[in-house]
Amino acid sequence: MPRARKIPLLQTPGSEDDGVVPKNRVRKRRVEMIAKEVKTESPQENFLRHPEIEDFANKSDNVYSQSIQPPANWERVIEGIRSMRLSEHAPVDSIDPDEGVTSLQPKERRFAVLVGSLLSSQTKGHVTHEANQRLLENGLLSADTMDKADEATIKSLIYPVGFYTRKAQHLKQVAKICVSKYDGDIPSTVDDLLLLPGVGPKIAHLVMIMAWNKVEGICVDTHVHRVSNRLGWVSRPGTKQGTRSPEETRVSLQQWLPKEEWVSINLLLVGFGQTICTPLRPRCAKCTVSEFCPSAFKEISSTASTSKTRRPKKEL
DNA sequence: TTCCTGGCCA
DNA sequence: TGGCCGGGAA
Repeated sequence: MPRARKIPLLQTPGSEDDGVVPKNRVRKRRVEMIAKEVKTESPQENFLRHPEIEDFANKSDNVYSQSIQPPANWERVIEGIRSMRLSEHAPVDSIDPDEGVTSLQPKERRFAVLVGSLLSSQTKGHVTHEANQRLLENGLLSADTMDKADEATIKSLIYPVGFYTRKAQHLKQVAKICVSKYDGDIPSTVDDLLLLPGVGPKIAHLVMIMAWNKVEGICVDTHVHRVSNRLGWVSRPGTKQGTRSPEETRVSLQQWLPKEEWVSINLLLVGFGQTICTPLRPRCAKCTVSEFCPSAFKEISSTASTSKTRRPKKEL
């Protein structure tokens, strides 16, 4: 399906956005402003539907952290991956998390985004989506109704998403907190989101982008983590070793990757990781940027030699 | 067997 | 830091 619209991501006023926490007052006003905007059309909808297209309308606002020298050729690599992404469809591209949700009021829509993100961990996109639709059909996609709902009901509705038992508990707890502390809305900062049960760094940053249209950090999932390490883009502080956790990867990436790429890098690498730079047997022969990849052709376990899959060493 | 757009707990 | 939650797909 053709995708051509430009993405009007909300611009960041001034230069408050250099990684430092903005003043509360500024943030609050931004939130109110965004809340009004999403009623008609939410920018992150477009971001999700058009990952390959320029994310930030106002480039002059972009801040380059540059506390660390960027890896050589990173721009050519991103360009190459972008081309590969356009020519090959990835599962992540068919996910439309806003389907059926856009009709909701902003507050409910944000809560729905949070729920969807919570459900998504270790779960295929379409499974997450279907679970979310069932919650919607049963009127549970609001903090108020979710809070009142029976935990067993929630559990049965979200099955078979990964870890559905725990997620059902988390959803109830999250709903209660949203009702009691946020008037049915969701927290509007990463720090506050992290206080919610079941919400870790990956989900917190994803929700900030999708629900609040605010970029406080890169959303690093297992794909971004793996691909970044294979490319040699990230390392443990003061060493040349790869990072050991997505959170380390996030911090390392943010030290050199220009902010204008912080949003798009996720879908770019997720789709790339799903189709070409796969966890098991990456298709290096199909990859057009393998010449820039220190790990290229080093993880190809000889096809069907024995049943023992030799754990590929990280060559970093 | 391993992984799926992770996070919690000991 | 590692075990655990979890059904389903490749």
